[in-house]
Amino acid sequence: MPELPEVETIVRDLRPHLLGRQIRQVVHINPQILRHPGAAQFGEAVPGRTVDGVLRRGKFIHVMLGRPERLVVHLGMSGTLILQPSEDLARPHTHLRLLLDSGLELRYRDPRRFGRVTFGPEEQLIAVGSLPVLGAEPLARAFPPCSVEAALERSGRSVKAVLLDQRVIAGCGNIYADEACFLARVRPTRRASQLTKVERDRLLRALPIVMRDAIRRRGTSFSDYRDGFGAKGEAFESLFVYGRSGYACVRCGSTLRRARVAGRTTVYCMRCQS
DNA sequence: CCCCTATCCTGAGGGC
DNA sequence: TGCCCTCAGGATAGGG
Repeated sequence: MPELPEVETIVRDLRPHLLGRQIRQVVHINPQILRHPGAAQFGEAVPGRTVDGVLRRGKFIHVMLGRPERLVVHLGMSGTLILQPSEDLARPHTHLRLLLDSGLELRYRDPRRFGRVTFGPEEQLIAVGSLPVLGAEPLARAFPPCSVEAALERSGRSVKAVLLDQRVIAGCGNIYADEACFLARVRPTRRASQLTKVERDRLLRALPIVMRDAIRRRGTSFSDYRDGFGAKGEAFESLFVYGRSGYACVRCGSTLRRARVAGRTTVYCMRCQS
């Protein structure tokens, strides 16, 4: 599933091809994936707009379309946002097709339809609940801010649950939560408030490390994820624990265990992660 | 506040 | 070969 590193890879791929480009036509839009309030205006407001920014916030992709409106995409589980020549046949489950003046089409495809697209000024989207208020950015220079440390100190939830909470940390999903816990040698089932300061620091230092490493490898593709051009990422082979239940721990060799934590499949090493 | 579960949804993979 | 079943999970809503 696309998490921060995958979404960041897509944004970096798309940005140079979208900046300064004009959207000529909304070729196709599936209303089911378009969240209000942007749904009604979308088809009329978007053609003729020029892209003047492409950015990531958590797992959301913001395509700025002249102030104040923007197109915001969340890829959910199986979403892809890909640039293709307009003459290429669109694959099934393509829910949005935007024709650019470069002759390329920006295509949003999502077989499982867990993803969403919305359109409007950011404040308005937040006000109506189409965009959630997100927590700290793991790639920011100032990470981790006091707010994240405080959230961990305060919370009686599991470490895993706090890492997955987008209101605390934006962009962390199941893969990188497990990877960060492994690197920090913290068991994901631990109560967040019971971590020592040393463990907490190690965990919060580990998160940007595993994420930057995954970005370097252009993201983790184990099923649906593709970059901005439709290619797979290479990070899956380098993961410590995710998807490796039953295999040997890369650090100590003991068999990695699988458990259900905070409603998610969680893989960790019994020996390394105390 | 916190947890769990159901919901949305399709494709992959195992069993037979 | 092919069918059926299960499972995967990000976000959210609702119940305990």
